[in-house]
Amino acid sequence: MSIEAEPHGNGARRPSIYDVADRAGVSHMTVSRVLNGHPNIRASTRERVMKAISEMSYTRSSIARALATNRTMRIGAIVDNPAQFGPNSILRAVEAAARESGYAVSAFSVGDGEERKIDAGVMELMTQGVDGLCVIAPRASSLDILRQHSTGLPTLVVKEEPDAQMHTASVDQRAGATAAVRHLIGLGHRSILHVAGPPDWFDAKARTEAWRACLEEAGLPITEPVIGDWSSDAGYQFGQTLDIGDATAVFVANDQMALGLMHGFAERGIRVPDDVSVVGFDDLPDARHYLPPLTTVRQDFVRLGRLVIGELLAAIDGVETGPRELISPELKLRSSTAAPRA
Amino acid sequence: MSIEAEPHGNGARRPSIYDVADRAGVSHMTVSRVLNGHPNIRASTRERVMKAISEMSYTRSSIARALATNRTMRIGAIVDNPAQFGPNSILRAVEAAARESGYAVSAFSVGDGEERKIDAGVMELMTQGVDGLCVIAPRASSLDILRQHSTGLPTLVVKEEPDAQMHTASVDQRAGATAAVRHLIGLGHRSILHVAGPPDWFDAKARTEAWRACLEEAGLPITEPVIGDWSSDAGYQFGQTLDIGDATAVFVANDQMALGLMHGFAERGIRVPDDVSVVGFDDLPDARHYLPPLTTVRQDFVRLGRLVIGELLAAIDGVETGPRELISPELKLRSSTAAPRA
DNA sequence: TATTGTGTTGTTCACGGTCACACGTCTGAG
DNA sequence: CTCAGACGTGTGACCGTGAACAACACAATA
Repeated sequence: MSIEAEPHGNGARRPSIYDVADRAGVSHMTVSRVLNGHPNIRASTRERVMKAISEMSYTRSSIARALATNRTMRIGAIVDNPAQFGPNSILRAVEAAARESGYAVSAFSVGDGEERKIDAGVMELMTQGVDGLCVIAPRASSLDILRQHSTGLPTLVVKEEPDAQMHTASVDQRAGATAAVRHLIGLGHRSILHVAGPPDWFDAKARTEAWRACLEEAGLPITEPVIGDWSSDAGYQFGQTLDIGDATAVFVANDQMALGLMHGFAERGIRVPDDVSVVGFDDLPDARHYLPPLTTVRQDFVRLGRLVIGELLAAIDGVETGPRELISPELKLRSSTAAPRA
Repeated sequence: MSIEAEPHGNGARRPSIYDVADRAGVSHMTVSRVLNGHPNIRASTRERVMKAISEMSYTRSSIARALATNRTMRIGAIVDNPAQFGPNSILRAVEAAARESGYAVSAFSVGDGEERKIDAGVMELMTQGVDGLCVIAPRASSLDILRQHSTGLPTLVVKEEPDAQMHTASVDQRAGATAAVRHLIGLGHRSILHVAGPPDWFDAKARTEAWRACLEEAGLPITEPVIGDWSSDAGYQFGQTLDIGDATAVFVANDQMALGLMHGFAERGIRVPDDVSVVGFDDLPDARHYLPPLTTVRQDFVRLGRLVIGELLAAIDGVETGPRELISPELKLRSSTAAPRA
């Protein structure tokens, strides 16, 4: 079953530029020029061609176009863990921004612990002939694998620190984590634990480092963070077992782990925020309805997507861009944080 | 910046099949035959060609291939609301299943209230020359727009009911909703409310109808369901305002709304499951850590993805498939449901 | 009037594969 | 010994587009 074509019958293939040319009584080149908005076309000719195009509901083949121009107008995205909110949101934003610029996106998903598949991803995207490569939410190990490849393609990685070999763009993770921890300090907390993401992930590392820096700056004690895998399951386990000591607050590397943590706390009778304040990171759409609603850090993925595409297309076209820009996240205050009890 | 190529220098373009042929001292056709696993090639020749291929790290251009064969090995996916867990999960599964079969996926995202963009999506995917079309998580209105188009492409829609014009595949929504409601009835609940999804969505409609049918079958009273937009915000609002009456249970059309509902209930002092039992739908990875952990219906998206691709590729190749198969969901029992108080 | 542009259109070829067909070599059967 | 058929390989056309160049008409200029 398929939605049947009316304009150009059934078994008939899509009309080509030559079919349009015949119908309009011109050469295929004239049609091509009309399609590409070439200036020197007589108005009457252009009109005839346009008429033929719409009558035959012709669309030009981006395949043939890509072959002729050596440009596919497609960028490849390698996405780590696209089931997660962050990576998925970035991918969507990148896709939207790319479309605005006339580019399509081919996504290649890599699951947890499948770093090796990055090889396959790069190969496939190259075979597809993408014009550029965008790597979303990577870990150091993924990037190492990527570096071993020689693609010759303009490549952008979504990470905070500049890189010698590739372009980068990112939300300012450190600023976000700093805002979160300073908020806790400002409330009067003096012992602030940290549930970290896998240190192999750039974002996790940045958040952890910022947490540490804030505590140092404030002269507060630093306890070794526990390390989770971003999942609410991991957070739950910590919530059940974590030795709180005299701590009155926890900065968690993402919302999902914060949710699990609060679940574990609840089972132990630890109340949030009465006994312990909790801050997350990501601002999942659901975070405001957790019990209690979660204080967290929101990232503007739409802007990030635009930034990524802007940089990448500039690289593809060999254009210089302005100074590097990091996108500022925003702290969302909700009721999972409060001043510690006296 | 880009990852630099070592094998074939810098400004040099990718090697073509002719370059490989020269290096191996054969004609381009022989190389093509080796690539395609043609049987009648002398072993020694094949080896020479393979050597040349790996030395030049040649990959064949799927662009040129598509032009010559009139097959892109790419299927287009139009995804409604890909930020949501369900649609996103299906897309990922479809992508993975497609890759297993040698196909790539081009996704076109349509946001909430952007049904009109489906036009643009179909056009773009057709221009890209996809071999088939897959529509994920659609609403009736989206489908109407789609029907007006005449693509001539094999098309599959992820929805439960068979369709005259298009192929379909789906999880058995009715079975899932039925399992959920029967579970509540089995616990002894006699008045079961329903928070529905937008009735324009096929899945929402099916869940609502199954809920109604179960109640009718059991001879229980049916209250008009309230209708949300899938978001936890909507659920929250219902939780704050919903007139419970003598109801002791709520069947919610998805987990996010269930989360919001429980949040609203909590603010009103309505306890789950003591005062009211709540069942969701989707089994988000986080649902087991909601407070209380949510009883919900899990869908096997990986299997769905395989089914979708299996059907779609069969349609592309003009092959008949076996009888229609719906994927059975699974009820996950957690602590948001309990017997009503006596 | 001859010349030089300038605007408009057409012709040819390249892009990197696949397909249909032709051709030579070798083997085995009549 | 000859000829058919299988095997292995090469030649040329074609897919739909764009780039480079040619060609032609007509206006402006020397």
